[in-house]
Amino acid sequence: MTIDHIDLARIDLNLLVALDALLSERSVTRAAARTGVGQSAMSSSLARLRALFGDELLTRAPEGMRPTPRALALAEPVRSMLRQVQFLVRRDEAFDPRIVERTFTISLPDSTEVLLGPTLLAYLRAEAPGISLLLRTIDRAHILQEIDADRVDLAIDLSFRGQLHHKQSLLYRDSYVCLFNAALVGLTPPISLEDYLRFPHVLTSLRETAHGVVDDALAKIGRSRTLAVTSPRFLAVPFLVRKAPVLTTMHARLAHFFADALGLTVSPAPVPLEDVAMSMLWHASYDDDPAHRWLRTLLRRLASDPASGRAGD
DNA sequence: TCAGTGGCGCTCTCTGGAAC
DNA sequence: GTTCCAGAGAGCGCCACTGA
Repeated sequence: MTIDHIDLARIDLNLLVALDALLSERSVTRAAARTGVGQSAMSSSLARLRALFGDELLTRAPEGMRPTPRALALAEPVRSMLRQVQFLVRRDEAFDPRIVERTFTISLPDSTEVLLGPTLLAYLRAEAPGISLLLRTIDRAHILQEIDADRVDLAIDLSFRGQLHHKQSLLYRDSYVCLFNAALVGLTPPISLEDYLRFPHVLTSLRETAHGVVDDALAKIGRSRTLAVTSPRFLAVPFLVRKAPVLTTMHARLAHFFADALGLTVSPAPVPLEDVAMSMLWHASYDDDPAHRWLRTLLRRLASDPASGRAGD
């Protein structure tokens, strides 16, 4: 596609900055404050945007300024374009984690926080002291919204169904194992399927249903298990297992971590289960941001070899 | 309360001429 | 051909105000 320079020169690209602020704030006054101009200037920008796009873009409504379908359709392309412009002009600013001061917001489950957090923190304190982390656990239903709104830099979860402008990559793959207190259940690894089903289980589920991958696998062979507790928090599970004659099935890395810390026993799961794949998801336009590239590479390296931690593309 | 409008002033850009 | 300068005009932002 060729660029019509004469036509583009007629367009004040600052108007797109104003449009982005208006769509983010849904208020002329707040959009003006956000971009550092007066309310009337923002109102004037909105009027020019309306003329430019031939659409009202935002209309007054009881709850504030309501975007039109045309404005909603413009929101993501405009945001993406502004990000690219920003990254383009910053391209020469080399990202040096040793001196930069920045906070990365990452959404991740508590299990990944336990596995990667200590090594990541130790690495940052030693190699990138100006970088801090804001770790959040976001409801899966809202992760894409949070990424698109720039409220998180990166999301980590089991699997994502993003949109075209989202990118993802595998962080690590892990198998499932069984974890229990040998002194309470009287079992030694490897345990049989009959032993596995003889005791009630603790299920970790981020969904609201008391049904997991183990239940699916058992159903395929015509068996089922008894659930004693279903919890959305991985961190609570080993403490439940330590105090009661119950079993739980979790990621191998996590199980070995808890077994070492709390004196529990790990056994291969006597149920055929597919490996778990933990992925990272981010906004496609982050591709050009050296800081985000650095963070992704660091996380991949820490996940593949927790003893290392040397990052860089 | 907040979006929109009018008047005004300032800044920026364009244009033409002069100098090199 | 390029650079510099000055004048003119356009456009933008601010203040004050209106109206929903």
